[in-house]
Amino acid sequence: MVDSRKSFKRESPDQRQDALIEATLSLIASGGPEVATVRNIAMEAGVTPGLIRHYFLTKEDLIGAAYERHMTTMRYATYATLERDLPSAVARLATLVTASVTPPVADPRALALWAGFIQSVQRDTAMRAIHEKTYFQFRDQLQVLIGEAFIEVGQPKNKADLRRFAIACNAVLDGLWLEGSALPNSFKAGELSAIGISSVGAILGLKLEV
Amino acid sequence: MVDSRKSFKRESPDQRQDALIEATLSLIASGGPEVATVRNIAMEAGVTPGLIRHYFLTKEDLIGAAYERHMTTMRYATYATLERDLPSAVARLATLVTASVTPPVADPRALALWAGFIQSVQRDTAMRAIHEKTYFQFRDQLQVLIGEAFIEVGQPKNKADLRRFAIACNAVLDGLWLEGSALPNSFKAGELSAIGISSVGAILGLKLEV
DNA sequence: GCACTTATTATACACTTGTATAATTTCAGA
DNA sequence: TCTGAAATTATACAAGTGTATAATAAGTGC
Repeated sequence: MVDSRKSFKRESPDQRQDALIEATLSLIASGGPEVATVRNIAMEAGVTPGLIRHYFLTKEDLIGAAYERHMTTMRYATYATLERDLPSAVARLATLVTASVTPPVADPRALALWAGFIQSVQRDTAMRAIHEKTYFQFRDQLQVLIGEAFIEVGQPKNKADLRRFAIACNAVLDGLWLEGSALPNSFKAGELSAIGISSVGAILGLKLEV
Repeated sequence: MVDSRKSFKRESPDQRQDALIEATLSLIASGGPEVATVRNIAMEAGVTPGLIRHYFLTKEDLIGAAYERHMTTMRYATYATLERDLPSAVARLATLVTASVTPPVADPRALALWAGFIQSVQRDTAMRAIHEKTYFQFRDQLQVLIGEAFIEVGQPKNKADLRRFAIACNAVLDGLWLEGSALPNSFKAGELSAIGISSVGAILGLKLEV
């Protein structure tokens, strides 16, 4: 038999790392963490298993990198809707609420990914650090937005109040995101969005509806 | 060597099944799903691995049974605080909020368990059915309580309104539960409880604070 | 006290896991 | 065109996985 090695193309470290991370996310999303084996990830990325250890010291490292990537992507997707400058902070807040509870942010795949990762947050220190970092990034961004909205309507708040508001509104968004992602067919179109807007509005004492 | 078999005591099927489920939950809570192997579960339950297949057709079946048990326990733990009859529905609502965001309901172990299971909800039909069932049970109970509170203050609401309120309040509780469970050290004592009560109060337009 | 059911243990198996190491191939620079 | 570094493949390994099957012990009813 002709023993022919697999022919391959040298890629830049960045591209390869990227491909491995994407392959990991794809597998966890569709089959859960237990499907994301070293061999499956390599196959998904069109590469042989050994290469993973060349780019990541351990499999855990790859998983961590994938987690951070996912959370960053989520945050981006949520706040991307604010890019096009909206007339007011209040309007931006409403847009943010809608973005949080509708696709692509609220999505079974995103939830599956998130759940796949969150379970390792408890025991893995590195994963917990990533979790804290991304969670606070998100909440702080929300807090800034809330602060701007209050200033806009001439009711500036102190930092302690803003913290409480941000925690509360973040909880609403998290909860609705969760429910919309887990049971996407149990809510009418726009229902979660409307509930989110009126709830956040009630909590802040602001009128968010147009 | 004396080849001595392990001596054992015959237990009733119910007790054994129960022990296996509890062992499974205990392992998943402390070490995540990947630690809940057939052999570890058996050891935790003080039994040999083969016995698992005698009570559960497959390991997946055991996991599913454990999930249902966990969710039921959570719901019980949440509503147990309402047993001792409180003066008013409004007071019961406030108690429920506090119970949802404090131990033992809000707890890293509970979150780890929940996350471990939620990921299988996407692809496993049986798991999704269990999830939907427990979710709606919880939300319906909340909806009843909210309805009673409105009647109490002389502002009865129709069913559509109550549905929206229940979804919103449930989201607040879910979100705060999530955050309190994932990052238990990031909030001051009673902080989440206070935020939950004022948020739910704001959403419903009711004063829940004593 | 004996037979019978079945709960329980013991053993075996085929397969998958993550990782370590050595052999190769690619590609850039001289 | 040749050389050297490193990207990539190939192979090996020890440990762990779920499951199937046979042997044994425990308790129940007679």
